Amino acid sequence: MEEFLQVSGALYDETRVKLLKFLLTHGPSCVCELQHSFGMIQSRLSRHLRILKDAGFLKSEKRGRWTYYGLNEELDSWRECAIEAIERLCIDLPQMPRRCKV
Amino acid sequence: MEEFLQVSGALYDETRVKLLKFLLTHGPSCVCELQHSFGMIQSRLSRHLRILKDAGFLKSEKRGRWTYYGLNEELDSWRECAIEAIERLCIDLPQMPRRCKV
DNA sequence: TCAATATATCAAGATATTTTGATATATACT
DNA sequence: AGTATATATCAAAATATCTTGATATATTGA
Repeated sequence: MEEFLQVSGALYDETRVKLLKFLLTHGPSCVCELQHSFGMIQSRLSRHLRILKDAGFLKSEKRGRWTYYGLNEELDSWRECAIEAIERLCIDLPQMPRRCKV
Repeated sequence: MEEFLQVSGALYDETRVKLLKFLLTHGPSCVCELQHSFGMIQSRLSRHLRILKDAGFLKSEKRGRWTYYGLNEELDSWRECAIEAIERLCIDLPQMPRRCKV
């Protein structure tokens, strides 16, 4: 039950659904790319990414000073269905990710 | 997007997940049966049933002074997956529904 | 018609979640 | 070492949701 609610809760936020859609569309991105694309302050973004990761939707990889977040490939059927439903949503995504300062 | 969030939100509550599981297991029930089974005050129950109905999971039918709530048969794949995930959950359900006063 | 039961809805208080701003840590470049 | 960038986390304010108790409406039977 706890896990089910964690998954539902992760999906019950427009920002997080948009983040999933973005990562689904553009592939793994580092936090600062997302920050620029979404025009969102860093702490807010970081928090939402953690919630999505904790709920099993994302995995993260640290490379140098960047952390890349991308869709977790191994999703169970409930999470997989959610992702498919998000794929079907027609929503405006922010522009393509911009580069961070070197 | 709005609809997606409505579905996610409906699923993001332990009481509502238990209600879905109960109705899934025992079939359609009237509000006062659920009220007795769950030992929940009526206004609270009524509210959760409305949220589940508005999100498309339940349908209701009024018969005399009773309103019966039951699983909506026509679910899209996203809602259907959610129901299947709830079917898989191992949770303690309240006892069988009791009769209401005639 | 009156009383009792079933249900829905509202307002207010209790809880939970989100956002923001501040701070902390790590990496990389000079 | 010193500075700047990238990221995470915390506390407090802002916002949303849930619970409760009160009230309203409808149905049934005396």
